[in-house]
Amino acid sequence: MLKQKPSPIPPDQEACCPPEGLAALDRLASPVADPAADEELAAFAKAVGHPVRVRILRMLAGRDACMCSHIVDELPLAQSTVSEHLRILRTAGLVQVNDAGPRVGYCIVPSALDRLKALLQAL
Amino acid sequence: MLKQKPSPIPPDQEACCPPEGLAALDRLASPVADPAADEELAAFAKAVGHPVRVRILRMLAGRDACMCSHIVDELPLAQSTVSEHLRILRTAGLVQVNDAGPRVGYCIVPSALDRLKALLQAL
DNA sequence: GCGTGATATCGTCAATCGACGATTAACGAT
DNA sequence: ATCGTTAATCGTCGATTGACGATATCACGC
Repeated sequence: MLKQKPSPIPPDQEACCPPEGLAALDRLASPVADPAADEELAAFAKAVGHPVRVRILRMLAGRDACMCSHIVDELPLAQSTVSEHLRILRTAGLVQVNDAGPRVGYCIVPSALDRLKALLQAL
Repeated sequence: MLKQKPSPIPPDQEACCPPEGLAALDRLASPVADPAADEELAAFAKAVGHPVRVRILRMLAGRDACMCSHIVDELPLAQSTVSEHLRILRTAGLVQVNDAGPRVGYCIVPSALDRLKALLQAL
C-alpha cells in the first residue's frame, strides 16, 4: 500500500518542548523506560488493533454474542477467520472461553480490559 | 463469494456470561456495531501496538526527548527505523512535528491521546 | 554559493498478518 | 454408532510490517 502522508503540521503549537534544562528533572521524576509495561501495553494494543477484533469486543461487551457462531453470523468473514481473531484476543487475555457452562461461549475478561485501560491512562 | 450459513436460530443467548438485567443499558452505552468507531479505535491501537512506539510515546509524554535524534540515541535502532515509527505515530495523529520553534521537534497530541482513551473506555 | 547536521524517503529483505478453504476434533442428539 | 453442529487447526496465499543501509531533502550557519 502507499504510505500515507502524515498529517500536515498545525502551525500553532510552538511550545511543545520545554527548555533543555528540565529534561534531567523529568527523567528523574518519572522513569522514561519501563520495558515490561511497554511490552504489556503494546501486546494489548496490538490485539485491539484490528477493526474486526474491536467489533468482536464490542459484541462481547454488549453480551449479545457469546457463541462463536453468533459472531460469525454477524461478520462477513469465514468461520476460520473469526476463530483466528478470537484466538488472538484469547492469547492477549482479553477474552476467554467459558466451557464450564452447558455450551462453549466467549466472554470478555473484565480485569484484562481494565488493565489495558489503566496502562493507557498512565500514558 | 458469500459465505454460507444455515443460520439456525440461536436458541440460547445466555449460556455464557453473567445473566444481566443491565444488558439493555450496556447496549445503549456502546452499540454493538459502530464501524466508524471500530476503525478509529483499531487504527489508534494498531499504532500503539508496538513496544518501541509505546516507549516513544512515553518519552514524548515525559517531554524529555523531542528531537528525533534524542529518541534515536535512547533506542537500539537505526535512525531510519525510528523515523518510520514516528511516521506511523504521526499518521495515526498521536504525535506531531513542531517546526515552528527554533528546532524541529516531536510532541504528543494530547487531544488524540484523550480520544483514544475515551474510545477504549467506551468498550 | 557551500557544507553540516537532522529527518525523511527509498530499496530490499525476512517475518508476520489476514483471509480463505479444507480438515479435524469434541459433543449432543437421534 | 452415526449424524449434525460447533469450533479449532492446518496449509497456503498475497499483503503488510519491521528493520536496515543508502540516499535524498531540508534548514541553518559560514
